[in-house]
Amino acid sequence: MEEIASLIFEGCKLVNDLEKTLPNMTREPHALINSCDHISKVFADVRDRLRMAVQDYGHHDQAPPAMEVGGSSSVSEWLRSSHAMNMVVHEQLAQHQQQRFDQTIVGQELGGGNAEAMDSLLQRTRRRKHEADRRTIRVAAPRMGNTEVPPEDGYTWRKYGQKEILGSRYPRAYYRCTHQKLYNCPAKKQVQRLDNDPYTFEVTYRGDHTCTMSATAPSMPPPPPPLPEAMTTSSTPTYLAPPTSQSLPQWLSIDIKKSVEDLYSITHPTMHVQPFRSQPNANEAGPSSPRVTDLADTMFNSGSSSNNSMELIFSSPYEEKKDGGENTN
DNA sequence: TGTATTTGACCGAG
DNA sequence: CTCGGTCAAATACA
Repeated sequence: MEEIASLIFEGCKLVNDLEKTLPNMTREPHALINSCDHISKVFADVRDRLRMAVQDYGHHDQAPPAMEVGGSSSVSEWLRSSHAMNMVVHEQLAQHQQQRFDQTIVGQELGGGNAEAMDSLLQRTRRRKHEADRRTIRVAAPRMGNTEVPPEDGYTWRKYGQKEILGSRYPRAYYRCTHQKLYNCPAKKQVQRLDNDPYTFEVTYRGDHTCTMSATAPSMPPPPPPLPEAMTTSSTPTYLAPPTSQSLPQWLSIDIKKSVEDLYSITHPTMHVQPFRSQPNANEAGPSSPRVTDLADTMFNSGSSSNNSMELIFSSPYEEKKDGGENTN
């Protein structure tokens, strides 16, 4: 297990290095390719070792019932149990993005220059109460087929409104949990395409699903969606960086020490890990959390589906960008 | 016929 | 007064 942990650290370090040298490497595509190859090999190695470890664990006497031994969902379950990891992600990204927001993001959104508009936008973002319980993530829209559908996140939602938002090209859609009445579930989400990247949805979650607290609740998330759409995951009370390559390191710079500690629990059945859905503190394991696990699924399952998963993660939203023709009503 | 979506009207925080 | 968020009637769909 120590080997896996150190491999993960190594991979993250490589990514960090790449992140730092990326501006210079654009002139050296071959070095970039080599670097990417190296990183993907390291993580592929991690994946293989992890699978073996999980299989070993599956042969122990007391596998958790929900754990699918040897399958991709094992890793998923493990990561979902890594409550601490989600908390770390939330904390770090919230800080990171909050810093960025006031300084740069608004200017970029407005194309820069318009100080008045910037002020008014800032005012508006400060406006509403209960901003603290909002969690914003960005997910990639499907690039083939129906790109209009909002990203699947494992919950069932009912649309109850759509609104044109000042300064945004695309309308914002409002959803609430399908089981709002049945389970008095207060969970809501807002979905909006990014102005400068129609292939990316910004999804803001508000409230927590109470309908998942019961084992019989109908909105227990189905298995992960067929197309991994995770791009970035974050928690922020206000806004996120535009989908430039700069947003990538936000999740790469995760402090994984705690999650590596959790990793040991796989081989230590006495340290029984809680399925993340049953965490009593639903605030921290909110609906944005599954994105972390989906991202990890994507990374760790890259072997079986050729090379597309790293590609999905690293692909620039501006690639093969074409006018989606999204009408704004 | 039941359920989901659309959309104009309304509410209320700021 | 503005504008984001929600309501609810009308409409679409299975």
